[in-house]
Amino acid sequence: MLPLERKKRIRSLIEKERHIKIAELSNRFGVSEMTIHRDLKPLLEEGCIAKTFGGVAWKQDGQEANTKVQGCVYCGRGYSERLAYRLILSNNRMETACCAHCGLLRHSQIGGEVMQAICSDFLTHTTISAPLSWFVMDTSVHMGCCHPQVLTFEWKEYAEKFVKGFGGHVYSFEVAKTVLVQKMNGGQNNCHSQK
Amino acid sequence: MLPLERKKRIRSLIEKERHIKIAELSNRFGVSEMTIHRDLKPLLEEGCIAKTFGGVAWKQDGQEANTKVQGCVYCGRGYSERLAYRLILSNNRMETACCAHCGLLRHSQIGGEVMQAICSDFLTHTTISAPLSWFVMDTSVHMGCCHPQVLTFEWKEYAEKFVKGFGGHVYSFEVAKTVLVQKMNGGQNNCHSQK
DNA sequence: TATAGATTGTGTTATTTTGTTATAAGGCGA
DNA sequence: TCGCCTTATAACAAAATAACACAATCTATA
Repeated sequence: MLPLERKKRIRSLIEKERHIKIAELSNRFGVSEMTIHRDLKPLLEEGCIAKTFGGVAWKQDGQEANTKVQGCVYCGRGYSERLAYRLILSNNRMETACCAHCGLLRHSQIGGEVMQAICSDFLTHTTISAPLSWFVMDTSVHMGCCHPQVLTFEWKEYAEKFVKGFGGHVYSFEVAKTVLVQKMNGGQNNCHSQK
Repeated sequence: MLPLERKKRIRSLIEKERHIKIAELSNRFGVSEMTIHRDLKPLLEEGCIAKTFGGVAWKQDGQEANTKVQGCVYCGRGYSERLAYRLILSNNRMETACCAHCGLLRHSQIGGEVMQAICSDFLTHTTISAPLSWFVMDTSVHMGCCHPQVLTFEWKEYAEKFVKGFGGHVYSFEVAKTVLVQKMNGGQNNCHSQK
């Protein structure tokens, strides 16, 4: 078996069994324990498993998120839960973008791999499905994340009411993606807090 | 079984059974009592269990005390950081209200003792001084906290823009307190999610 | 074929875990 | 309160495991 294949299988085995001994992995794959330790090293650094004495344990996503606050998958910036845009991919991995701006761009980039996309209603913070959300751009409220700014709303009616007060335009998911890409190509290539 | 896995199981076992003998745990997991004692040590320090002579007992309140999110000082309900209204008193104690509704009422109640009052801008979540904030009531957006609902804004301009879209009225701090008390006395005495 | 790089196994040392023994302390009946 | 039994704690030794260094093996490429 190729090393890479072994590593993949080890990963899925841990994910499935939750806890497993190094010795058992060594037996199962017919390699020395030292090799198993070496195979586990990248997984450990990635943060999806934890070593215990004598074995490994799968780290739940919740824990992972707690211990490791990674940056936005698109711009690398830190993010808050409030504006975050999450992409659940076909390989069961999750990517987090700092805001809908980066989320929509990333979504456009890797569209085929995305199984689910979720974001948060700007007013109520309810979790919503991105493709069903409404997106507001060019508004006068600035959250200081990325530019051009994109705010997300659960209901079209509320997005429109928001625009009535604070200006801007309301877009559906597909249109928002197109418009955003156009805006980004229209000379404003920088992401963060640019006017 | 891996040590970590055993520790987890011991924890959930105690939580489930409420109290259990050390000897039984020793039997159940096939390790010496000394090992069980060692496994219990971190749980003990964490405060979620209590040792009795010969056994352990689950401490309900102990754990709650550690992780405890206290309720609103006025209505007792749990609160989110987003809507919370905090009162710093002259004796250096801090009180937290679940939202501006309860915060303003509490503020009116113990006015003299309050040194500082802080809340959060509804749009940006910036922390702001309550007496300098602008308060929106009777709007069509409902956050599901207390009724009559009060939203807080850093800038009057933004509060007005919000009202333009979502309806309602903008009040300064002093006026908001008065209006709220009037509304509460006008027959709508209940606090939570009442229409 | 020769060579560089990657992968793997082995032996050694350091660390962690566990059980045993000895000692201290708590519970309980007389 | 005293004495007896049970349980808790501490110290030590043994076993299991991790980490490291180095050598051997394998793979790809010129």
